[in-house]
Amino acid sequence: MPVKPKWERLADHIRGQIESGELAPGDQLPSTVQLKAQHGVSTTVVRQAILVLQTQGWVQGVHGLGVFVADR
Amino acid sequence: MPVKPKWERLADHIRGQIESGELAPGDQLPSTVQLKAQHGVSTTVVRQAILVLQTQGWVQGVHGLGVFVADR
Amino acid sequence: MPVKPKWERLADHIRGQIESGELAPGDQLPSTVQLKAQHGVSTTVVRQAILVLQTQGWVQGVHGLGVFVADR
Amino acid sequence: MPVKPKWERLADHIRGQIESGELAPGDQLPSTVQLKAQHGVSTTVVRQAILVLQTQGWVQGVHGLGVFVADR
DNA sequence: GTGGTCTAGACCACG
DNA sequence: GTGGTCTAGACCACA
Repeated sequence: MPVKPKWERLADHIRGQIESGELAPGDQLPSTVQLKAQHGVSTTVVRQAILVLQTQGWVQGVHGLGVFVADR
Repeated sequence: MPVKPKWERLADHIRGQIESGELAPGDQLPSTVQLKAQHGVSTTVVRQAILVLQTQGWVQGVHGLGVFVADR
Repeated sequence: MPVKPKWERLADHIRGQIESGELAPGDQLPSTVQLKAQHGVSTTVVRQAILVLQTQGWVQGVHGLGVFVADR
Repeated sequence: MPVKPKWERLADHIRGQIESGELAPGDQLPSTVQLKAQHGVSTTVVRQAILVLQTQGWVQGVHGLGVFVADR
């Protein structure tokens, strides 16, 4: 029985936080290290989740600073 | 008529803040850039003031972080 | 698709200015602060770019004075 | 009295380990995280040390794997 | 007021 | 979980 990959569930989780307003445009997401610890996943899972959210325009990564919720 | 050099007056000023408790042990001093602006002096003056306070044991510079009031 | 690092692009830019004669031997490069502002990058990127140009012999940094185009 | 920069002392240390045979060609160096912890320095210092050793041909970094002592 | 060193900690690319 | 890039901003050494 197929299960959603971990990165997809993590992406869904963060997307939900944005849609609910828990994370507002301009807010900084927890760092990748924090997300790893909070969700008990690996770097790759976090990166993949962030990546899809970036390509979908939900968040934007700024090198050396962090990942931020995009203005829409 | 001889006047105290600027760096000595600045050092006196900071030492006074420490002695009065305005700056407590472990507190971070304003950055060199801030001290320059606040007192209208050059880099050299600030550095010289910090230098004498360091050699006298009042403060301690930590590379990349800042200058801190020493424990006594 | 591979992207060149910022420091490499900056180094290429400066090297190009030297090869084109826009910057002649003995000329002073813009200061690190100016380069940061002009290219919208951080200290590290500028330093890294200057560093490789120094090791390749294109420029020479003189402490307290500036960075200069080397004689070749 | 001139003090060597931290990155240079670290580079010297590693180069010494290679010359003494403590680190043989093909051996993997400690990870950057370990080097940071072992020597109590920041990322920049470790990277700078590795960088010069790479440019001098002592070691070779392989992305995603580690840094290895080069064959000579 | 310049170049040089350094910290803390972030994201990015790769295996 | 590694190496590599990057930010912001600090002190240090020199002229």
